[in-house]
Amino acid sequence: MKIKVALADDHPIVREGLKALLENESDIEVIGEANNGNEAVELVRKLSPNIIIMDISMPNLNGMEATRMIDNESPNTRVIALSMHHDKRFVANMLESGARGFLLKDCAAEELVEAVRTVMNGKTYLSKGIADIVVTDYVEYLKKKDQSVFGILSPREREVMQLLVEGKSTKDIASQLFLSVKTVETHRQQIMTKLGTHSIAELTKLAIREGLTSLE
Amino acid sequence: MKIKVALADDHPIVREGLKALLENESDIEVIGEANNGNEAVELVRKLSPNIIIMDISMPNLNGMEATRMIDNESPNTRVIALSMHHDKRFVANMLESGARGFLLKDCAAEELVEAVRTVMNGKTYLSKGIADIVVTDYVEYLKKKDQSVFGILSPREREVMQLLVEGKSTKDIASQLFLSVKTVETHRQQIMTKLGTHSIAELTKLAIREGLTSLE
DNA sequence: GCGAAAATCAGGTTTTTACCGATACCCGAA
DNA sequence: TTCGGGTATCGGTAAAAACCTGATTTTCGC
Repeated sequence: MKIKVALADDHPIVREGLKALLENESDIEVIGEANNGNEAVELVRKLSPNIIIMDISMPNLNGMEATRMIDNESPNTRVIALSMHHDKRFVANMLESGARGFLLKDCAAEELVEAVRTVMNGKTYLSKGIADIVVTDYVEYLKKKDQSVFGILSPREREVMQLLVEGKSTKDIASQLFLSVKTVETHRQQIMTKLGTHSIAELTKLAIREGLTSLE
Repeated sequence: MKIKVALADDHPIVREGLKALLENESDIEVIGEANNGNEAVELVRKLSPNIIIMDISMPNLNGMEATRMIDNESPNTRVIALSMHHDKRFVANMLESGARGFLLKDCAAEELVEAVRTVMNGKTYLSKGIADIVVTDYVEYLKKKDQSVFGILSPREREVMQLLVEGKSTKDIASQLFLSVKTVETHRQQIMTKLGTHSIAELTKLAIREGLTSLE
């Protein structure tokens, strides 16, 4: 029985690369790919992979939220986070969201396979250089986590913020989330208040700093 | 005689993925890898590959500069640009720098191989969706010789844009520049039109990419 | 000097935002 | 169990901003 792996990354070529690397291994098969967080959640529901490798920053629904959802509703699928940055906030958030592994895109490719097998065995895999961060900083970080956007904002607010900083209008967001424009406005005001920002420009920069969105 | 290919990308795992994909092909071999622009130039000097696949954004020396240097000093090596963005400015810059191909990371993986063979044969390869941009926009674009926002926008527009992406409101900007709100509005519309953006969030990201503003 | 682009602003309309309030839900503490 | 707080949802209204059109003056290259 091969290990069933799914991939979630918004860059097809990255996915293909990962797929190529994984399928060199006789005990691993890639059974599905997702382009964004929403697709990832969908994919897991349908295919129940053993492992999903999840990029942190994706459009639509980011990796952290997707991980949270998957961890809640699909206990048989384990998430390995894939990140460009070794920023401790990412590590903390992904682990808190339920990720069982954390890989840096910087890392050697063999680590990928090792991570899949380790997590499959029920253990946690951390990329080289990540372990340090966790042991030294994680506990302390959790205490202050409420200073971070991710702690301050509610899930719904994070969702709205994600779309806001992707350039969507209030109306767009409302229809995408099946909400009234008013509700989205309220969320936005709440977000602005909580984060102390007063413009979309500031909000966007903050989101970029926090890794919530990319520069596209 | 195999096609000798070198890879330049600052993410080892991306390189490994590309390598895996390329080495599936019997007529292609990957003879070297570089982590940044400087290494890429060095690598080309030493190994004289037929093709180098070059990520646009790399630390140390970016892909455009590296391409320019390689194109100047190593006529036997041809550059294929690899970009996450299909922004026409990137395309224009890379082609002007001497790239013979332009690949989107978004694109299908087979395109990679196709691009290598095409460029090896002395032709130019453009990723799907890039060709359109080039034929429709490039000529007109070159006339304006505006390689960046700094060229496209008038001085006053740049000034307004700067303040916009710093989070200032239209009214703030008007009073700071001793202008009517109406004037500022006009400038902003002009900016949006010229840059093809439709939201402050997009504008902000663009400004960050162009170095017009910092993340604070 | 001519013409094009830049810079400035107005009027009128439509859209969006800000600010206020309201309801309902859930959850944890008293 | 009640109560409060946070969350999520939406409405009304007045103000602000955006949008469209058009117009004037200045500037500047050819």
